[in-house]
Amino acid sequence: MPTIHDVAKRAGVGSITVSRVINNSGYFSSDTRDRVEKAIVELGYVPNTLARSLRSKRTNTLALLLTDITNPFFTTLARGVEDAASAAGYTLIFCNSDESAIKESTYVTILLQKQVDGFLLVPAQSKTSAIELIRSRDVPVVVLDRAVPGMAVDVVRCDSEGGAHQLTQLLISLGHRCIASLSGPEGVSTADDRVAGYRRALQDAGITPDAGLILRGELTQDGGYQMAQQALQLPQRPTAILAANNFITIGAMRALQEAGVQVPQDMALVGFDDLPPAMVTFPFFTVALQPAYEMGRKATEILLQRLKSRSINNSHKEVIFPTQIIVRRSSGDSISQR
Amino acid sequence: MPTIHDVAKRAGVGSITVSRVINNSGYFSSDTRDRVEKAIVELGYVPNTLARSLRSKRTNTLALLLTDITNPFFTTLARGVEDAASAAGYTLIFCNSDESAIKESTYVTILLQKQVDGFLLVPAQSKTSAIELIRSRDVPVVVLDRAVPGMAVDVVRCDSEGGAHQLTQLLISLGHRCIASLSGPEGVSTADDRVAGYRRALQDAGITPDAGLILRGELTQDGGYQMAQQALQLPQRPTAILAANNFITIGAMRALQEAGVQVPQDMALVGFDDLPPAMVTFPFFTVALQPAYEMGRKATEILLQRLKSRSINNSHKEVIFPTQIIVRRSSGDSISQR
DNA sequence: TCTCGATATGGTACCGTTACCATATCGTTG
DNA sequence: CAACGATATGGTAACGGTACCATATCGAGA
Repeated sequence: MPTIHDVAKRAGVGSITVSRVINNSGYFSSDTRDRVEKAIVELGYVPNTLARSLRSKRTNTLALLLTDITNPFFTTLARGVEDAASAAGYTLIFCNSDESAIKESTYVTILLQKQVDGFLLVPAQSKTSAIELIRSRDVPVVVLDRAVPGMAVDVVRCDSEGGAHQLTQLLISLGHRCIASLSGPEGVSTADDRVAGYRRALQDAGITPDAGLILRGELTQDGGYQMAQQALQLPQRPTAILAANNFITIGAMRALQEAGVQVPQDMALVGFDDLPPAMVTFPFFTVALQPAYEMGRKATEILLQRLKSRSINNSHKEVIFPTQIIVRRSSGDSISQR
Repeated sequence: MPTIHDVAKRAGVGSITVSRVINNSGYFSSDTRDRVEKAIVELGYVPNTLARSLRSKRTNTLALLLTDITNPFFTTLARGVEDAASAAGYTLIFCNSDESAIKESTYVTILLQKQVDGFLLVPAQSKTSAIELIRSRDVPVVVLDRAVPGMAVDVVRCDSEGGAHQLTQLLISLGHRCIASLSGPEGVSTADDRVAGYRRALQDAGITPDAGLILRGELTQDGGYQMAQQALQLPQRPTAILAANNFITIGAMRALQEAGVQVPQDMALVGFDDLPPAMVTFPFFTVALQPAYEMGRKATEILLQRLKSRSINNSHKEVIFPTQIIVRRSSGDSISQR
């Protein structure tokens, strides 16, 4: 493996000059550039990033830590991050915490050891310990998708409360009065906010929210399946379901199909986030869409901004995107006609 | 950011001793260990991987270069790689070449700069230039999923020819005589092999393969959609379709649905690889299943073996897994009854 | 008692690159 | 013509670890 010194020797210049040519920094003559570039090609020289980063204290690498890498919402978000990062010359490392705070801390430690320049983090269980760990090493971090109450940190997320409010309002306007809310774990801000928006919409309409209609579980297909089964066994069966994410929607759909409950005739079903095009040949679900790609881009821009100005300590941004309600078939028609 | 020297000073030992404790190598007393570990915790010390790797010339990192990270076949394969790699204490870096030889070379260069210890590679377009680039730097590489003819390299792949042969045989046994083959780009070994298996099955049955029934396109949903539309416009419309991968199957399905062609009543449809559980609530497609997870594991084991023995030059393995035919509804019943 | 291997620890140099500082030439400007 | 900034290049010392070698003690076996 040739080093920069081998290149320098072959080109008849100092190592530092080779470094300048490679990084296109400082001064060098065009004649020198040619000789250096020739030597690089002849030797098949590839710079050693490790040494470069060790010396310059910059790895040009960002870390993206997600809670569920199989969920298309997060992969779309990841594409937004990736595009913004690579456009700025940064490499991205993905990791999947699987909604486990322990895995999350483990990854944060590994990534700190790798000296990543910055973090984009969807906090597992909305815990703050990982963020504090990162902060203690003065590494910039932007939190994605979820709020972290009482912490001065940049956050890019969506208006979950508002989205749930609108979806619930829609169901109410269609005549539904008994609506189940299938949400994620308590403590996860998106799950909490979606329940809150649901509650507010009911209260606005003068309906007292029945605690039994509010179910909490995992943000997975299995979670949705189980919660929907529970909902079907309630003394008063709901006429509509609000699912807190796409996987819960799918799981609920499966449970309903197995129980012979038709959507939307027997049960309206609305949720958050689409499934990717490859999985949905025929769009069916009424959803509150979150601009995942844009969220990823925006968060990365903020992080890169922090990196450039090295201003970690001062004021922090919270960017909240609105959700977009897409009405499709699964919400059904007005049930007052029944 | 405290360094190993800060830890050493605080613990009252030499840096080298701290290194020994951290890596649990060489000799040190239990008393020393305690003092060092205490100092590490007090300072919040995190070792710098860059410096470690620069000196030791090992990064404990493997690279996995795929052609389509959105395809569940490859993500399942990636999980197999990830599990095997992390069990052996290696970190994994994923990259997506998007079936572009240029992106592939770009990533290989970046990954070489990052000094990865080894490569797992699905060659884009089955090109060999990237493999040669890796080889020229004496970095071990295992090729996945696709054959690279005339190159002495470890390969882990599936018996595509055999799988296609069996699927075609199945269709023939159901009475089909006019079968379309929708495959991937020419030059991609899996796509070529699947056409070859299809051809052989027809010849075995005494059917002369009609060149017009053999369509080639992208290994994507769009590719499948377009090829299926072409197939429907052939002078003699086929009664069955063999799709070369899962995305082609989905795309073809969409084209058939739009054209009002019922599967399996009007058209049998079989393919390769499942969609992931989250997308397939009701399994429908008859497929040749490739053991993606096992393939990833096996390839990683071979790579780790090479890393341990540092024997790159000598004999190379080619591991070929069989496909498993899963008969479901999309292949339909025997059409001789019609 | 002497030797030797196991145990325990440290010093020094080096991995490959770049930050920082130094040096030198040359054209321009007052 | 002196002074100065732009251009061009190099030397040296890090960055934070570990490889390699050296040293020292101690108990066991010859």
